[in-house]
Amino acid sequence: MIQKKITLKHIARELGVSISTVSKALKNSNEISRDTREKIQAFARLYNYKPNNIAISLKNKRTRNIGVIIPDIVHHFFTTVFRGIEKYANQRGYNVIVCVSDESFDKEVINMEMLANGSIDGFIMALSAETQDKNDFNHLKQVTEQGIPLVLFDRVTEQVVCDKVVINDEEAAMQAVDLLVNSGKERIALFTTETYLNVSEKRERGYRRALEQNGIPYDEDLVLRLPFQFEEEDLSRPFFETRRFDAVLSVNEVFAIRGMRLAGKLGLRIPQDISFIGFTDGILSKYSMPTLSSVAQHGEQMGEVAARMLIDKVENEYDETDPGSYRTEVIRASLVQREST
Amino acid sequence: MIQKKITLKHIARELGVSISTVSKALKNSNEISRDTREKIQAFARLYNYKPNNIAISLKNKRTRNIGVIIPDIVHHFFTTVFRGIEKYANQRGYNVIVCVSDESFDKEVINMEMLANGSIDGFIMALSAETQDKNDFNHLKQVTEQGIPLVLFDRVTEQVVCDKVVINDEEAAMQAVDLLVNSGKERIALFTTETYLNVSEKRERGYRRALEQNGIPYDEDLVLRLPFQFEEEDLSRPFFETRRFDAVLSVNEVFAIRGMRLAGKLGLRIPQDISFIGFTDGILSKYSMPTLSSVAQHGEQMGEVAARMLIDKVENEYDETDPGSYRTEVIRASLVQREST
DNA sequence: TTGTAGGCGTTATCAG
DNA sequence: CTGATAACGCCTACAA
Repeated sequence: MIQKKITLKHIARELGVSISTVSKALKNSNEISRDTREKIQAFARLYNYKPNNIAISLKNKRTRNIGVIIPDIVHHFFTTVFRGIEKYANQRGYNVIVCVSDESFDKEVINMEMLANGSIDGFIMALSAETQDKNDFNHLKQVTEQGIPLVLFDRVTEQVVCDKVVINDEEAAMQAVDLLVNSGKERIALFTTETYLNVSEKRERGYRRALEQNGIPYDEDLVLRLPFQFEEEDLSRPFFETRRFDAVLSVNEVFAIRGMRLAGKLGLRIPQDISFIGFTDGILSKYSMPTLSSVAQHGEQMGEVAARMLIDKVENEYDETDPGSYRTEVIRASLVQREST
Repeated sequence: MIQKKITLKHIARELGVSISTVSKALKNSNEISRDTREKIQAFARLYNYKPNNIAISLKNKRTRNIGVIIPDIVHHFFTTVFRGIEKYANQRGYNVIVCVSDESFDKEVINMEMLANGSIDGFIMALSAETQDKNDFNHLKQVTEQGIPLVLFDRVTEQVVCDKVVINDEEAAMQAVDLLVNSGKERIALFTTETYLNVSEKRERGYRRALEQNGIPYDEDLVLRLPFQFEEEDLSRPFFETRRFDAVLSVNEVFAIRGMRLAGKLGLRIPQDISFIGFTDGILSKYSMPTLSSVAQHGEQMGEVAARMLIDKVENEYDETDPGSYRTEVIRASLVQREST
């Protein structure tokens, strides 16, 4: 027994009234007599009438959809942010369309274009690695020029004028280094990404500033730059074998975990011989052996803030051309101490 | 300089032709003279005309959107499946709208209803724990009765007639137990979920069958049922202290990892004194110390298959009332051996 | 070769 | 109180 969706027109025909009468009756307009209203409402309930979202979107030029574009979905931090976005958006009656850029510039562009043609009311996104590398943000500018609100989070750029949500990466890195120094460490290595990411850069800057403030000379030899996905530990092994260091600050979680594994194999005790602090307080930090001290980025909060900023823009008038309309919210990271320090 | 979206109407007005002429010209219809065609196309390119998705959706009664409803997004397995869905769907020109049920029946219902009103062409979903517990699937039935295609994956139910994608959980559990037995283990514990999940049940069944086949008596005392999110290890500690066992099969990854931690603290050597196998070959399995042998569920493949089944249904006619129209695809799990066995 | 008209489902305005 | 009409943006069968 297939029961296809029913429309205003069907109801009107069945009840021998006009479409507009049905429409008003269902909105409980008191333009319509109590009698017909009740009759129509009863009928609608019976046949489980629900207005068609697409038609309403077309009429209102508002979809109540938010487009989210992230570099990767199998990624603890991004999904955490996503959860924040989704929860908040749902509360305000919005749905979320996700596209994954896969760290690729082209996919980012394609996805944005697909969604920008009416499918969504605004974008929330984190830039792909390739986009940051190329330093090409025309697709973002096009979107904002069309009057579509955009909120960047985490992986942001100064070259696009829009709302942004970031964490205080630099300070957080400084705190982490301070902690290591205070626990008596003197030769602190940095594990960072090979490709340019604004967050890596900010964390590195914090690392250097903290060293300086603590009177420790910066040593390029103690910085290890790794590719995103490396399968073999061989890449970092030479580093361990040729450098002398007693602590590691890592700009992400995985590099730190791999480092700890290798340190373990090399017979180093954590944290006595070497301690570790990672960024992104994800699952691995909690469950690793030993557990990893980590800079919590409060992704869910970040997502919530981003969604709030976006929906506020979507629902309210603002002067798109005035830079004063846009803000950058800074989420304060916090250091979670665990066994690795 | 704000450049709002342009429509057929604008082009028509500017060029002094009719809307349908523009429409045809942009489709390169040779109903239209080469001259006007080129003029119109040039103009459209100049102003970056892109057809409005919403209008097309309304016209075609097809949105090219897929609704995905999953219990949780910060969850390695689900995101892996999601990645498979998203990749495949994108290839075929579909976008993905995600809603998270948060393991709640009500949210699942609300989300489905929101999306079912025209926003999507079909659903892919994994049932929330609460839904499986309540055993109430009316919202799913309603959707299928409206002729909206539905594909269930992983967390499925026999009570809804639709396409499904599952893994051979029972066999996989048996293989895992066999492996443990073959490596000389004799007292094999099972860590499973407290709440009912079809997958947990299937894995438990496999566990029992394998024991039987290996001539090992089933011992209810060796089954530990844990709540979903438990923060304290205290919950499993008594189990470790009062039971004697030399291996653990866990229906998920986290329970296994926590078990390994505790075993480590209690001075047990892994795998000599006690070995572990988990389900869901996620990040934790790869990065834990020791690494965890695990049943890989091939989530990405699962997502791809689900998306293929769904889109095929969306794009092709089929007899909704004929049970023969629906299939259940079984993905074969595989056992990844690591250090914990 | 171009244009008109009707429709997708809804809402808002205006007439009756 | 009720209904006709136009509009959102697009497409297409059918005139002209």
